[in-house]
Amino acid sequence: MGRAPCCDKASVKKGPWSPEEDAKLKAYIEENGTGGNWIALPQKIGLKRCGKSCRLRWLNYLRPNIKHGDFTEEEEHIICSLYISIGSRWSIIAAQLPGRTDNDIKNYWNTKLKKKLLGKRAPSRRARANQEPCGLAGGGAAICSGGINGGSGTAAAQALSSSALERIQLHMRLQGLYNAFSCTTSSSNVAPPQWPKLEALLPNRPLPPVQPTDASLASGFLDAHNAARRQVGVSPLRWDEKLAAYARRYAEARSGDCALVHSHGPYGENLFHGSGGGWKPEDVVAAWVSQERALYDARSNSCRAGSSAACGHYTQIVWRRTTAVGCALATCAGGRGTYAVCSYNPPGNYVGVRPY
DNA sequence: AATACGTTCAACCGCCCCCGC
DNA sequence: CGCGGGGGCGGTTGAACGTAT
Repeated sequence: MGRAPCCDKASVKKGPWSPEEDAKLKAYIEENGTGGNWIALPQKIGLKRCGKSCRLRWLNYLRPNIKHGDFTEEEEHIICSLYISIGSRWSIIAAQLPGRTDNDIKNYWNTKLKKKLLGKRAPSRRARANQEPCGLAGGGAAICSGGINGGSGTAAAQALSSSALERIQLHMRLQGLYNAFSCTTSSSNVAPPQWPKLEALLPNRPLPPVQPTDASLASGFLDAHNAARRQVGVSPLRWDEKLAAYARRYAEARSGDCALVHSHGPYGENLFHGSGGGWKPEDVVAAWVSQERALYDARSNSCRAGSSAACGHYTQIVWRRTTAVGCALATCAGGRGTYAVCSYNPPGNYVGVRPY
C-alpha cells in the first residue's frame, strides 16, 4: 500500500550534488523560477534528480542569502525559546532566523544545542543500537526511545514524545537556572531577550476572519506600485486579498516591536516602519521608491550603495515577473509609529536576474 | 600508525496537508 | 465531497572528517 514514489528511483541519481548539477539548477531557477512544479523541473533542465531533491538542494544550499557557519548567541536564544514553546517545528523556528534553513537549525539543535542545554552526551548511534528502549536521562525525566512507535514504555510515556519530554526538561532547567545558566556559551548575566509573542507568529494559529481590504487602502498601495512600474514599462500588478491577508496577519503580529524582520514566508516582502501616525499607503510606497530608484543601476543590475538591501524594495516593486501584491498597515504598540508590510507573488529579487 | 569512537551535516525517506479537479 | 498529486516538513541515515586510545 502507500502512494507511488514521486520519482522513478531506478533512473534518478542520489547522493551528493556535483558542482555541475548545482550550477545547472541555480542558473535555471534564477532565470526562470521554479515554475511552481518541482517534480517537472529536473526533466526540464536535464538533471537526473528527483524533484524533491532539487527543491531541498535549492532551499538548503543554493538559494541566495543562505547563512552557513556558526550561530550567534541571539540565534541560539531564539532557537532555545522557540523549541521550548513549540518543540521541533523547525520550519517555524527557521522563519524567525533570516538566512537559516530548517535543516541547518535541526542539525545544530541535535548536534550541539541540545547537549549544551540538557547537559548530557547524546549516545552515539552505535551505542544507541544496544540501548534499552527506556532509560533515565540526565535531568531525571524518563525518556523512552521506543515510545509512540510501539516500544515497551508505559502508556504515559507513550503519550509524550521524547521531544515533549526534552522540552519539559529544558523548561524546568531554564526556569530555575536562567541566571546561572545560559543557552549560549556566554556566561553574561543579562536578562533574557524579549522575543515577539510567539502565538502571534505561528502560522497555524486560528486565522482571523478574512476581511477584504479597505478599498482606498488597497488602491493607494496598488496605484503607487503601478505608477512606479509604468515608469519602467512593466505591466501593472493586481491586488490579491490572499496576499493582503498574509501581510495583515504579519503586520499585526509584528506590531508589538515593529522590527524590520522578514516573515520568510512564500512571498516577496517589503517592510516599512515610520515614526508617528498619518502614514498613507502612497507614502509608504513613495518611501521605498523615491529613495531607492536612484540607487538602482540598471546597467550593472546592482545597487549603487553597495548592498542589495539598499534598493531591494524598489526592485521588488518593479519586478517584472511579480504579478500580484497585497499590503497592510499596522499601528505600532506604545505609539511607536506605523508599520507596513507588502507581500508579492511570485517573489522577486533573485540574485543575478534583472528586475525588468 | 592503526583502529575505534565521536561529530557534523547534506541528503534521503515517508508522512501529512493543501489545493485543484 | 472525495481523490490524487505536489509541496512541505520532521525524523533519520550515512559519508566524511576529527579526535582519542
